[in-house]
Amino acid sequence: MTIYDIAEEAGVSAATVSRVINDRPGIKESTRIKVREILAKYDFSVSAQARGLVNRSSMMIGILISDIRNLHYSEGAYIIERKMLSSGYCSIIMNTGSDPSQMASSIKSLSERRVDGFILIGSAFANALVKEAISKYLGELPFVIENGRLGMPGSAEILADDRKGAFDAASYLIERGKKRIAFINSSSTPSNMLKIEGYKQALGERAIIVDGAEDSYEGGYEATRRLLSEDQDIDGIIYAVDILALGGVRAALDLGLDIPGRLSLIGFDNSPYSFISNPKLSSIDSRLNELSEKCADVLLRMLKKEEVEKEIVFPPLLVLRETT
Amino acid sequence: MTIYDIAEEAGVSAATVSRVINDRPGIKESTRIKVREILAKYDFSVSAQARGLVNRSSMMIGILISDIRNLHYSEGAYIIERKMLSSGYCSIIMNTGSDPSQMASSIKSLSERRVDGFILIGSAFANALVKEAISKYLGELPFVIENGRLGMPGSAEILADDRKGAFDAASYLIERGKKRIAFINSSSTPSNMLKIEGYKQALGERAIIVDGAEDSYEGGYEATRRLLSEDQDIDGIIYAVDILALGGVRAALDLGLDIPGRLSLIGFDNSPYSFISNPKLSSIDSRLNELSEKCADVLLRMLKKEEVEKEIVFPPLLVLRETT
DNA sequence: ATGAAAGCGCTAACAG
DNA sequence: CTGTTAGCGCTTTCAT
Repeated sequence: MTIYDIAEEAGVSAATVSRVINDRPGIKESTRIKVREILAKYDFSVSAQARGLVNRSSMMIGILISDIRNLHYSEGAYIIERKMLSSGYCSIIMNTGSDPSQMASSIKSLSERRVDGFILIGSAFANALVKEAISKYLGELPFVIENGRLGMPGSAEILADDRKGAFDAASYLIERGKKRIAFINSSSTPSNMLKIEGYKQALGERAIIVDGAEDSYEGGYEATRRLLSEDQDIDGIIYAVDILALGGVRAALDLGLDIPGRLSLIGFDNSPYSFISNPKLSSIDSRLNELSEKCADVLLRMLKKEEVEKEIVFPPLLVLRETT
Repeated sequence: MTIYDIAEEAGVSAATVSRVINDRPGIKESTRIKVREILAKYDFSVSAQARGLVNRSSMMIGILISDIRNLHYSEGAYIIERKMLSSGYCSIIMNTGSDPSQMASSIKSLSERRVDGFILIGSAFANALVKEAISKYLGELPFVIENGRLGMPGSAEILADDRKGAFDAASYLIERGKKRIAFINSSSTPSNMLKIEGYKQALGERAIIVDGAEDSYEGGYEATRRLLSEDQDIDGIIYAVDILALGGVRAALDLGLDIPGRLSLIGFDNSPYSFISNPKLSSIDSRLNELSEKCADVLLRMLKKEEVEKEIVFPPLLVLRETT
C-alpha cells in the first residue's frame, strides 16, 4: 500500500496525501479529514525508506559498542536509544568486539545505511583504524564519542575523568592509612591507561600494578588471589572495573581476609554490580549514565545544526560502601 | 556520490556499475576491474536505502526488548545482533518497557522502517495489543518470539520450559528434606506465571507464594527479609529471577541464617549474576542463550523462505552451586 | 487549495 | 557483454 492507493480512494493526488501525512499547512480542512480517515482505515504506514531517499535523512542513528552484554554499555545503549527514539530517531546498534578492523567494517555498514549520525561508546574506539574509517565513510556526519578521544572535526567528546577517579580512590586509601595499595587492570583501553596514570600519580614509587587480568569475575578472582599470595602485605586494591573487583572480593574472602579491616577494595564505574556485591563494593562513579544522556543530547543538537561544546568532562565521584 | 558518478568516470553505464557491485556474472573481466578500481578510489558505499526501495528488502530486522539493561536480554540482543549481522542484516533495537501500548507503537515504527523481519524477546510481548499491532502493521512479515506464546500464523515460538524449571527446583528442595519452601515472584509476566504453576505443582497445599516483589536486588532483599521474619520456619526459597535471589541471599545473611544449612535458595535463569553472587547462587538454567541463538537461526531461515518448526521448547537445567 | 512532474539512488527487464 | 528505460514510494517545486 502506497500513498497513491490512499490518494486514489480519497479522490486526491499523492501530493495532497503527502501533505496531510506530514501536517503541512494549506490543505482544506475537509480534505485533510477525508484523507486522514482513509489513512486510518488502512493503518497506513509511510515508508521511511522512500522518504529518507528524497529527504536525504534516514532518521536513523548508529550506536557502536564493543559488547552490549557489558552492563555499563547496555545502560548507555538504553539511555541513548530511548532518548533518540523520543525525538524520532531509530537506533541501529552494533557490537564490534574489541577488534579495530571489526569496528571499521561496522562503520562502513553504518555509512551504507545512511544514518544521520552516530555514537561510539567506549574509549576502545579511540584508535587509528576507526578514525580512518570514519573519515573515509562518514566524513561529514555528526557524531559523538563517549569517554574517548578521537580529535576529529565533526565530533564531540563526552568524557569521564578517569585519571582523577583513580587518583581520588588511591588518595582515599592512603589517607585511611593503607600502606601497600595495588591496582589491578584488565584490558589496555585508553580509559584504563588513564586510570593507571591517576593511580601512579597518587602512589609514586609505591605503585604496584597488575596488568592483563581477564576482563571478568574470574579474571579478577585469579589476579587477586595470585597477588595476595605473592605479597602478604597488600592492604588495598583498586580495580579498573567493578566486575574484576567482585572476583577480588571473593578471592580475599576465600583467603580468610577481613574486608575492609585487613584489606580495602575499590571498584570502578559504580555499576549495579557494586551494590549486588557482598559485601557491597565501594566504587568510583564515572557517571557513565550522565555521560550517555549527554551524548544523546549533544548528538540531537548537532543533528539540528546547533552549536555544541566539543568536549565535556564529568568529574568522578567516590562512592563508599562496605569494602573500604 | 552515486553509481552514476562512478559510471561516468569508468565510461560505462550505471547498470554495469550495479552489476559489478553486486557481483553479477556476465561482465567483461577488464570492465569489472576498472569499475572496482574507481569504486575503491572513492571508497564508494552503496545506499542501502535506495537499494532497499527497489529490492523490497531493507536487510534490517527489528529486535524488541522490554529493557536491554536486563542482563539476560542484553545477552539475547547480543547473540541475535551478531548472528544477523553476519548474514548481512542490521538490527534496529528498541526498548519498549513493559507497557503494551509502547510495544505497539514500536511495532508501528518497525513497520515504517520496512524491516524484513523481527524478534520479540520475552514473554511480556505475549499480549493482545501486541498481537493486534502486529497483524495491523507487520501482517505478513516473518517473526519469532523468544519465550512467549502469541499464536500467530507467520511466527515461530522458541520457548523455555519455565513450568518444568520451577517444578524441578521445588522437587529438588523437597528431596533434600526442606519442609517450608516459598516462591518469590516479581512481575506477572506469562513466563513467571508458568514458574508459579510449576512450583505449585510440586508443593501442592504447602505452596507459599510471595507476589509483587520489585524486580530488582532491593526488591528481592525486602521481600525475603519480610518473609523470613514473618515465617521463621521457611527453609527454602525459589526466586522468579536471579537478581531477586541475590537480594535474598543478602537478606538471609543479614538475618544471620546459614546458607544452605538453614536456608536454601534457588534463582532463575542461571545468569552471570548467579556466579557473581557470594555465596554463589544455585539457579535454574532456562538456556536463554541457546534460545536466542535459535531465534536468530529460525528467523534467518524464515527470511530465506525455508520451512521451520513453529515451536521449539528447551528443557531447563538445574545448576547447583553454593546456596543449596 | 491542489495537481503534475521531476527526482532521490538504485536494480532489473529488455534490447542490442 | 553492456546500455536504455522504467519504476521502487515518497516529497517538492511549479503551475493552476
